[in-house]
Amino acid sequence: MTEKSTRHSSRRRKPGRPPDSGEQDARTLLIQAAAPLFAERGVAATSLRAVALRAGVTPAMVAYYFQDKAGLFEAVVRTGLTRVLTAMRELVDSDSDAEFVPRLIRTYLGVLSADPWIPQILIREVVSRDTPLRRMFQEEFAAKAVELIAPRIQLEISAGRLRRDLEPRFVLLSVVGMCLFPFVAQPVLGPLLNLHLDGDFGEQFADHTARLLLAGVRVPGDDS
Amino acid sequence: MTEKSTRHSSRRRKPGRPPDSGEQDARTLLIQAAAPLFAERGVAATSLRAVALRAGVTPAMVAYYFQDKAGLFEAVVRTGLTRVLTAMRELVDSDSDAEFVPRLIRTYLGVLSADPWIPQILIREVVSRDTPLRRMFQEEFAAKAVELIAPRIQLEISAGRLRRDLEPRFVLLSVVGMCLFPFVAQPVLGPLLNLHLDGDFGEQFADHTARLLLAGVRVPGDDS
DNA sequence: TGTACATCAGTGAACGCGCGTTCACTGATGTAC
DNA sequence: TGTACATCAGTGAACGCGCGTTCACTGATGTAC
Repeated sequence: MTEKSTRHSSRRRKPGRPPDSGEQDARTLLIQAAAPLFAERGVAATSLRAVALRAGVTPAMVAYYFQDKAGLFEAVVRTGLTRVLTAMRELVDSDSDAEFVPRLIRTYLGVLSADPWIPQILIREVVSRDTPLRRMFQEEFAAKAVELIAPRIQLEISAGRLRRDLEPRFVLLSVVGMCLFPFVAQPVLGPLLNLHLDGDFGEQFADHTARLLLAGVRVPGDDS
Repeated sequence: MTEKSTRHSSRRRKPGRPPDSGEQDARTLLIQAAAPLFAERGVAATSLRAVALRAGVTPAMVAYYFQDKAGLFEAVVRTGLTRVLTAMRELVDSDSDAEFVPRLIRTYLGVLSADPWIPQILIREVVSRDTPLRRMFQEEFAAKAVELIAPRIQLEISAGRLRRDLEPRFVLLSVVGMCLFPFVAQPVLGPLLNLHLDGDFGEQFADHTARLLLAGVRVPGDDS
C-alpha cells in the first residue's frame, strides 16, 4: 500500500515474465488506477480496458489477481476502508489535551482529503446500494469504527460536555453527511462556490464543521 | 406529472396505435419506471430493456420520446428538480409565524421523503459527476433555489437570529449534506440503525436537523 | 557450482453476451372536403 | 354526414459495438539435486 507514482506506461512490454525491476506489481497498479476511475465515473461505467490502460497492464490481469471486476472493486474498497480505520485507531491511541469532537472531525476529514476517491466511492457505490459489499462494510468497517469511537463519545457525554436530548442515531447521520457531502458535491458546487478539496480545504472545513456541530448557527442566548 | 400507479402490464399489446384508453402514455410511464431504477442501480447499470419492461412498453419508445438514454435521464432529473423547486416556491410564498430555518428544512425533507429517488439520483448521478446535466442543474435549479432562499436567510441574519461568524458557503454544504445523506445511506445504515425513510421519518429527522443546526451538540453555557 | 524444471507474472487474441439504437412497419385517431 | 388520408403512438426484429471474461501460451525466476 505504498502508492506513489501511477506509471502510465505506453511502451509495449514483451511477452513472458518481465525482469524483476523495482517497479510495483500489476496488482497494486490496478488498484491505484481503478480507484479514481471508479470514483469519477462509477463502477458500471468504467471498463476494465480503461483501468488496465491506465495501469499500463493487460485487462486479463484483473482475472489473474482479482478473479473478476467485482473482486477488483472489493480490493479498492478494502484499501480505502483500511486507511480510514488506521487513522481512527491512531487517533484514539494518541492522547491530546484538545477537545475530542474537533480532533475526530479533523482526523476524519484529513484522511478523506488525502484520497477523495474514498468518500466518493463509499457514497456512490457502497453505502447507497444493497450489494454483498454492504455486509463487508458493516461488519469490517462500520462496526469496528463504532467500537473505537463510541466509548470516547460516551466519555464526553458523562463529562457533561454534550447534550443528552439528541437522538444519537440522527446525530451520527448528520455528522457523517456533513463530512462526506463536500467530496461528492465538489464537481457541481466546487465551481459555484469556489471550493478546492486539496490544499488546506480539509483543515478549514474541519474547523467549520466542528464549530457548527458544537454550537449551531443560532446566536447564543436566543432560546425561542 | 400525476403519477399514481405504475402499470406492470405483461399482457401482449397488439401492434399499431392503441385505442385511446384513459391510461397514461408511454412517455410518463417510462419516466416513472426509470426514476427508481436509476436511483437504485445507477444509470449505467440500468438497461433500457429493464426500464421498458417495468413501464410495460417497448425499448424503442425511449428513442421515440427521448431520443436516447441520456434524454430519458434528463427528463427524470427535470421531473425531480421541478418538484423540489415547486415546494420551495410554495414555502416562500406562504407566510407563517414559525421560525424560517425549521420550516425550510421541514419542507425540503418533506419533498425528498415523498420521492426518495430524487436525492438518490441527485447525489449519485448529477451532483457527483461532471456531465452536461451539471450546467442544467446549476442554472435551472441551484441558481433559482438560491435566489428564492437567500433573501430569507439574509432577513434572519439582519434580525440577529443567526450567527455572523460562519462561512456561508460551508454552512450550505453542511446543511445540504445533512439533509441528503440519510437517503443515500439508507440501504446500509437503515438496518444498522433501524431507520425507515417512509412514514414519519421525514418529520422526525427534519425536527432533529433543525434543532442540531440551530443549537449544536454542546451543552449550552460551555464555551471552552 | 550447473542444470533441469516447476512456478510465477504476465501477454494478447478471441469469444459470446447484452447493451443502446435503428428501422420498416402498423393500425387507431383526427381532420379536411 | 361519409370518406380519404396524414399523423400519431407504438411494435418487434435486427444490428453492431464494446464489454467482461477466457485461454493457450511465454519467458524470467527460484529451487532441488
